[in-house]
Amino acid sequence: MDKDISIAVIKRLPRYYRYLGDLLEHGVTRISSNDLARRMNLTASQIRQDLNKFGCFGQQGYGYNVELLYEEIKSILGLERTYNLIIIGGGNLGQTLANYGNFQKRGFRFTAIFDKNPRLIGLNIRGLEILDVATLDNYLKTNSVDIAVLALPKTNVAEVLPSLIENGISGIWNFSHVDLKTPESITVENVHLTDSLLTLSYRLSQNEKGRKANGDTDHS
Amino acid sequence: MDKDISIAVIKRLPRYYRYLGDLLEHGVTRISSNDLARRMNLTASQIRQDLNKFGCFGQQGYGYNVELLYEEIKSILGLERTYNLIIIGGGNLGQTLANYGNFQKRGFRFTAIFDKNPRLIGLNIRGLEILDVATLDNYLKTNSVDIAVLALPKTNVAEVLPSLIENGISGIWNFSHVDLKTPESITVENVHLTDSLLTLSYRLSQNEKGRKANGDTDHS
DNA sequence: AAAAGAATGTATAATATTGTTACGAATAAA
DNA sequence: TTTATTCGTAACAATATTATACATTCTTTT
Repeated sequence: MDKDISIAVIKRLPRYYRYLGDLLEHGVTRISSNDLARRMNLTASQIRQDLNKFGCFGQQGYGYNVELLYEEIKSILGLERTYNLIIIGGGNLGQTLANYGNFQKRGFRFTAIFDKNPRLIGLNIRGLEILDVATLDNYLKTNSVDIAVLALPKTNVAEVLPSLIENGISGIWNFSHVDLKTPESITVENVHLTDSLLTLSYRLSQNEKGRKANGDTDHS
Repeated sequence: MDKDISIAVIKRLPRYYRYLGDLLEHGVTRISSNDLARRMNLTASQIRQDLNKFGCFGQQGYGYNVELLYEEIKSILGLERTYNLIIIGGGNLGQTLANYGNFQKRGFRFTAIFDKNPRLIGLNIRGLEILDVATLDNYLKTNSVDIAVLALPKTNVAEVLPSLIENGISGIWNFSHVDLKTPESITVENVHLTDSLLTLSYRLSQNEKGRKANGDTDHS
């Protein structure tokens, strides 16, 4: 049984994966936790602890074999299989995601796009025709879909969510600005762009305040 | 001097803001921490503690005035001013962001888009002409820009980052799949879509494993 | 083949964060 | 005026995260 891994560790995994991929591309074959820590701006011990949660991938006196570690993390991340994704919402965002090659490269295959806007239905995006969302339920019943990407206005989410739940979708990549109520069996990953932007503006205004305070008063 | 607020609290702020906005739209004028907690799936005491970090916005025996609290959080998030943003990278993602009305509505004004691709330069996106990135430096020197949105391939980031730093940009909303090296004075907010998707696939494959384990062996 | 050096794995300690409980004080409502 | 409500806040408990330290194991060198 896997000990439960904390979210913080999980969130670092893609970053490890990215750095190892870069190293691999540059022909680096081995790396120590120390060296990697310096590059990633982490501590060596944290890296060792993180990786050790999943297994003993290194070797004392040697370090980590870059390719091996890369493959291990790939496996941990569940990237040794492919996933079928559908995009719900054929607007700008949905089209952008469908067009983005990097996802496909890693095994995430977009198999359909849905919208309810007659002006979008029929449009061809990277070889994918935008389908009428009215056919979504039927599509789910007759095709194997792993992940649904919600790229539609929040007001329309309620129209499609029941169908996704009933048809046993595994994961939802949610770009809509709502909190989804889903059964536990469904894994939801939220990307709330607005929240991200507000976080940025919060931090900006904090900096602003800090600078002002420093300018106004002289704490010496 | 502000006590330093933990990231977890900050990340919850936009969510409070969203819920309060919804309440406001529905004509709710007052709300208790208890009620809000039920809606947001938090505990009442956590809400009270979170909000109390920024001030005493509630009233004993009454609860919180929705509009007042909404305005307070708006102010905390730094949304009482407007921000000028430029988008660097006029591809799909850049165009999508420029087209997304919700940002503008909250005071984030896109003032320019840059790209180096001659086929994109000159294109008109929502009234914004895509400009040659060669003119970026000059643009920064002659216009007031608060936030740069990086929506370009990671291999091209190095070409524009120095100019942004030199010209004293305040914030970067980074959609490029790299870790930026910037001076402390610049606030960086990362949106790594690939990382988000990999996190999802990790969790999916964990579920998968769990289900298999439950099916294969009978721990009774 | 042995000794020295390097670097992991992991236990333990320290810190930070998050959540809970509790209750006085202020307010609203009856 | 009395009772019920609900916040603000302190104190505590539980988690989670990060840092420290070192024995162990492997590599490298001589």
